[in-house]
Amino acid sequence: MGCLAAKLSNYVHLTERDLAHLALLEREEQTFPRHHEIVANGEPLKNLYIVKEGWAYSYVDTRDGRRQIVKLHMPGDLIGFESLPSATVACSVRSASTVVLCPFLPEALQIVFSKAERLAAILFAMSCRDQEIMVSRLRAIGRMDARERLIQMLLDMINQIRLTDADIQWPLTIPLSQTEIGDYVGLTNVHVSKTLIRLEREGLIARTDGYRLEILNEAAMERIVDYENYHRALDTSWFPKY
Amino acid sequence: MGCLAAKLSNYVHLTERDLAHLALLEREEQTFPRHHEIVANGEPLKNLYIVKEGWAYSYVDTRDGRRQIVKLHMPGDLIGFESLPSATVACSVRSASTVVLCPFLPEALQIVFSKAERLAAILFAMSCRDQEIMVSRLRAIGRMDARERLIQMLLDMINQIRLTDADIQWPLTIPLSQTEIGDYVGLTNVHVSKTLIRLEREGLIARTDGYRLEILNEAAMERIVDYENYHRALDTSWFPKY
DNA sequence: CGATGACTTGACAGGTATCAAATATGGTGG
DNA sequence: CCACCATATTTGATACCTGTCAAGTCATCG
Repeated sequence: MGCLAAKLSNYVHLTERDLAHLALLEREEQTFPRHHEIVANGEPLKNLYIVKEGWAYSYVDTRDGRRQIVKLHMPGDLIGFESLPSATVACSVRSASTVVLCPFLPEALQIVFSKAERLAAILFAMSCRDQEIMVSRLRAIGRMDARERLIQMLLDMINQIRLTDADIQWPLTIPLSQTEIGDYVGLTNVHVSKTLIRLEREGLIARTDGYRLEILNEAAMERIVDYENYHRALDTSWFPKY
Repeated sequence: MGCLAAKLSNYVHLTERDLAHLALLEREEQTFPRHHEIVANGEPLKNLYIVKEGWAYSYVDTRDGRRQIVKLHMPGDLIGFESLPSATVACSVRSASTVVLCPFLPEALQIVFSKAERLAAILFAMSCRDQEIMVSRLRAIGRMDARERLIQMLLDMINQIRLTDADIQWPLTIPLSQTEIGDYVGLTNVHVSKTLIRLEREGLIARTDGYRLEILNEAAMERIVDYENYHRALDTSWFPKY
């Protein structure tokens, strides 16, 4: 079973026919080294991707060199939907660690939508969930201070990890520099450093040798930002039946 | 033809059968007065809506009373997709002016996805475009200062209007208070006031009697924020054919 | 072991929030 | 149609948060 099929079968049962259709669409998986520019903003959209292993992220730049990271991509995540409406890459994609991606063609969607309605419904639902997550990010960046933004980010990150890795081994190694964390939450690397130290002093998190991190008081952190976890199963009640 | 059918037929040709399916799903249109709470965050998702007339917006609150407006809704816009994955309302909806909304049931999607693939593809594409727009909002709120954020918002607003009203009559009446504008771009009403005055002094905009506004130098404003207009036609090349 | 990049620390500047008061606007009832 | 009230906007003083800059520390890697 290919990557895409494996991902979608988490949500609904796939028939033989579904699988056959999907098999036609997937292309050879690709491995990229750490900090590699996988897709660049503005070029024509050639591939969509599913993450098989490792972390990547989508980001956009401003003309004067500032950068905003939009989404983190972890195993099972789909990359590039926001580029479909204009057929042009809307977000650049970069690997945070070594990543393995499975590319598939946008034309794949034509077959999915005409031949495999349940799969189409899943894709739609996933796109809607991405919106839901972006709403909570907008709330964080627009209306929270540095400490709250970082707490929100950490909670989101571990819940995104839990989607494929139900019980996390602490401490966790996070393949993001503080500059990248800052680009994600809209802060400078300097302020990220100071704020993480503050969270550590508050006893909310602990850090060991560089990148390894542990969430010490998840419940308290959830209370501080009034956290809602959107990284969970999809409601499938409105999906078409076979 | 109902609201939903009219909206979707802007993108692809609808067959008789498509129209018949859609007709079953739509419910009686509803009118709401200005500043009316149409849907409240957290309740079970009962209806999705299409805007027929007027403006509304979706927003979320933080526990301590701060508010973030997520999207503006204008005629033709769909409301509530981000609530589908959890079957719970993710964003509250409030009218900015008197609005007329056409509600339809989430279960409508079941029929759309199983019987009308092209319509499903449009909905998916629209959801992806919403993501694209949210990306640019994230960029604005995360990485731009007050002046740039307001410029970006004004440009987005007029391009969203142009979707249904190709040549705008200046000056334009905008049914949003400065507090609401601030909630949209992540600033206080006070700072919005000061920044709008600054834009006026710079000759980028003009304001007359209260809410009426005119964009004086759109090209310059686009250059300042490196603007990209995502409020335009959808790429339909990957849509299923009949 | 030196070089490189990431993180930390501190001083300072600048932008935005907060608070309060004054002014303008729009709606309502008499 | 006017007077009044509630609401929105403007203005100014001040405080706070975050950015900027620069230097220093630390870890990693060749």
